[in-house]
Amino acid sequence: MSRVLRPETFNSRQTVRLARELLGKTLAVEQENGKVSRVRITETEAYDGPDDLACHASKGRTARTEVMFGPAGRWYVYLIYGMHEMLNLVTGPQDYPAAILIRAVEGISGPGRLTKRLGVDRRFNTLPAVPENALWLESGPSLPDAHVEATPRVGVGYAGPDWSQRPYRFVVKK
DNA sequence: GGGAGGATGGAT
DNA sequence: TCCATCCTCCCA
Repeated sequence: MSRVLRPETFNSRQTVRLARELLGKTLAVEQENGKVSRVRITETEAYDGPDDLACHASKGRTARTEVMFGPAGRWYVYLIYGMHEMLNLVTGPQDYPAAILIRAVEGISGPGRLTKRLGVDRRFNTLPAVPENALWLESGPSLPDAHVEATPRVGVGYAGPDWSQRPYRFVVKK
């Protein structure tokens, strides 16, 4: 039986490390009918702080990014390209804006597809990741480095050569 | 109030 | 390579 990962698990300032460690953990969703779906996280990206030009919060504190400045372990869900909901977990201490984008889980490739398949949308935005909110995380095996690939993040070329090239994306090797 | 552009994905 | 589709944010 998996243990629930409490929100405070993610208040470390080392968001990049947390993104790496989230691989292999379980994302759990309770559907409307009470059934719980559990999927293994296979791809993540770190968005780390006010200096990270790919991080939404680097453009300042706004209504949308406010949640990233709050306590760790809350969901940041936003709409991109007018149609895809992106699921992120807020990390870091209070007032340090950072988050981890959950890009894929086992059997579902792509951040837009996974939210659609699991029924995750902006209703979850700002909610703490706990079972009472029907969307939470559970522990799983730690993956050895040999099973993990680090690459630059997807679709953030606008962030400039430094930030767009950093190996902040983590993928479980097949 | 207007307009540009986006942490995607599916079709062409 | 194109583009659907709409929210966010900046500018006026």
